Amino acid sequence: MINISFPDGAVRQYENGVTALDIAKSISEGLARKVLAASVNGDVWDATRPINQDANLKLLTWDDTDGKSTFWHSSAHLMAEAVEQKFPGAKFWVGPAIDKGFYYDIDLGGQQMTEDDLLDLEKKMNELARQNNTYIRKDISKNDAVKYFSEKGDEYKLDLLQNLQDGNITFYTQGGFTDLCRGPHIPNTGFIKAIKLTGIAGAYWKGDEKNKMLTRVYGVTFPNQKELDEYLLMLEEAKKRDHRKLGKELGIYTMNDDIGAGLILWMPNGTVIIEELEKLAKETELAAGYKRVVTPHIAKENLYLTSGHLPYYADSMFPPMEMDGEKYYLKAMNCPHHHKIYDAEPKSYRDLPYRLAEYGTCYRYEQSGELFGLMRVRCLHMNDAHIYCSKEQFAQEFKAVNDMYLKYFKIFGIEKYVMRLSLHDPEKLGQKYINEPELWLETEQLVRNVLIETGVPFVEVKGEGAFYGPKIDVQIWSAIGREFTLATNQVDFAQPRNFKLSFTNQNNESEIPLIIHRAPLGTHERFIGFLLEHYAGKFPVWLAPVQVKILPISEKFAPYSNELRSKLLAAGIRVEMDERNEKIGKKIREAELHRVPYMLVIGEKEMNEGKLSVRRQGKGDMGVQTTDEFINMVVDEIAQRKSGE
RNA sequence: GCCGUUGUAGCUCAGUGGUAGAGCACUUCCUUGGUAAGGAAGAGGUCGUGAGUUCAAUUCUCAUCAACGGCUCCA
Repeated sequence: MINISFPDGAVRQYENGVTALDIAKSISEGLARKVLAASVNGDVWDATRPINQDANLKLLTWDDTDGKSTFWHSSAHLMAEAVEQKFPGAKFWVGPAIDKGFYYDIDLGGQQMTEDDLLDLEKKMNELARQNNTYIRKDISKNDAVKYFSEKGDEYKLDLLQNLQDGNITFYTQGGFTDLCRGPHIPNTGFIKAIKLTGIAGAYWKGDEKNKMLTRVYGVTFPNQKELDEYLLMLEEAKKRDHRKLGKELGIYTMNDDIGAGLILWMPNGTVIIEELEKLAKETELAAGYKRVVTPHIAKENLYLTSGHLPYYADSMFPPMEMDGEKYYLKAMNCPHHHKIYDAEPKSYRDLPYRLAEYGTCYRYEQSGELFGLMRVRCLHMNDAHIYCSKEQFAQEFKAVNDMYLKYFKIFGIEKYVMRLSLHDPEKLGQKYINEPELWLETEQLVRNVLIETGVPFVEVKGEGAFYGPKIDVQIWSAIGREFTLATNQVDFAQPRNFKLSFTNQNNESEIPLIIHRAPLGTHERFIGFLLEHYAGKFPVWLAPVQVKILPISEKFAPYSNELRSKLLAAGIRVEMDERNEKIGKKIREAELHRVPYMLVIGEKEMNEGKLSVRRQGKGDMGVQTTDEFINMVVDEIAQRKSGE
């Protein structure tokens, strides 16, 4: 007999070799029908795998993350079985569970799979699932495994086997499909009730663009149809919040083939938002001791040789223009220009921290396949600033920048983000990162300390640093789930040396400053793209392109409405009037769809009483106010940058 | 850049080897209407661009550009 301990602390005795599924059955049949896998002493196991010693056991169901990923991983095997039937000779690389679903990377050996095949594959998967085939685990020696895949001619699994230890290798078989796999898997395919293959894409083998491109099929499955339907509905809803859709509907921005890919044309409504953001940034930076500068969009080659951009990031820059035998580049970053401003006059320790801010325009040659609405573009406007400070001042300055982030996030109600400490990858020193191993470690520790002091939760990720130093990135997710860096706060120990920047310290010695690059509001492009999705187009009043729309019931009230408009304009409110010969219901509908925060319905009653009827977007009729009451309310809401909720 | 899909009116989309349609938007007229679509008429497209096949191409082929879903990349 062995002792099984449950999460609630209970300990029960079972026969040696009992399975998690047996245990579930001993508790209740209902539970047994839900068990997908089990956590045994912290490892996730098949629910059907015998337990031969005392163990802490947690039964895993659909409600557990590990239960879900087991379910999805097993679904990937089911899909592979269907693919193998439809595309004989297909070879399989890896098929993991992902955040929402699973994929499998497949070499179809010259056969072509199109989106039309997905329905077919789904049908096959459903048939196979209904056969209730069990997932059978089998230990196998490395020799036998190699033999099996050699005969199959599957170089991908052979490649995987190379890195596996003999005695540690398992095969899983369900129905007619056998795969090299460490598991675990759900008991049988019958658990998979609802299947949707969501996409087909190319994916480089081992993620390396020099390798062959495999076919990746994405899918998601559920234990019942209802959850699949809900998931699909959620995707539909997310698409409605997509900034590309809202940006068009609300007249925020447009793009044009004659201008170029990734080059944004900001329309009047979008420009209003830009200007409000800049106003906020300028106020905030002025108060925090920043000085504003303006620099050109281009510079000569030598500048970027000095900065290190050309050696490390030439691929991401537009190719140079030749003028009078000189090469000029569009700037990909503002920093080198700012360094030259720093260096234009000698600096003493009394000048530090020296903070230069600019909403700088940068051009980056992003690969065509990477462009994405406002989130990834080739011309961007950065909320940029560079802080030149001494080593002693660094921690305080870096923390002040972090505090500025948090202040902004509060204004915008940004709560769903992850702070990421982005470090260098020692293996890529000299290629992707400047070759200063000790400086890297030293500054990374400085940044880590600041984060710990601030008390903001963060994750550390190797290989995400800038080429000149470590950084803190704020990661957010777009409506359709893609991850982006919204804001960034970086340390730079390379460029001060490259540019021979210096200041005279208290001892009359020349010292090299540290530089902090920071962009708490990221770029206009990405930030406004984010805000569109964050607010689902319903901007708070201070950001709304049109803050108030006057809706006269009929033409008879145009003169009074015009008077009103003048008063609101004089109060600095962005107001428009819908003078069309339409019914009030239609005017309201359109103002609602354009997410205008306040609608003023003006008719006989309002004109006679000298008042106005207020309607709040999304909330409906708010009743009658005097003009002064309304103006004061709106002006106050704007001044305080209220979130509107 | 790579794999795949798509490109028809301002928007959303239908359609065809014999030079195109719907709804909404737009314009005009009627209506002057009280909190999410009043009615009628009209205007609007060389079917992304270029080349090829054909008597004939928006439709078939190729190239190119762009967008979309991924991969790679992301200072």
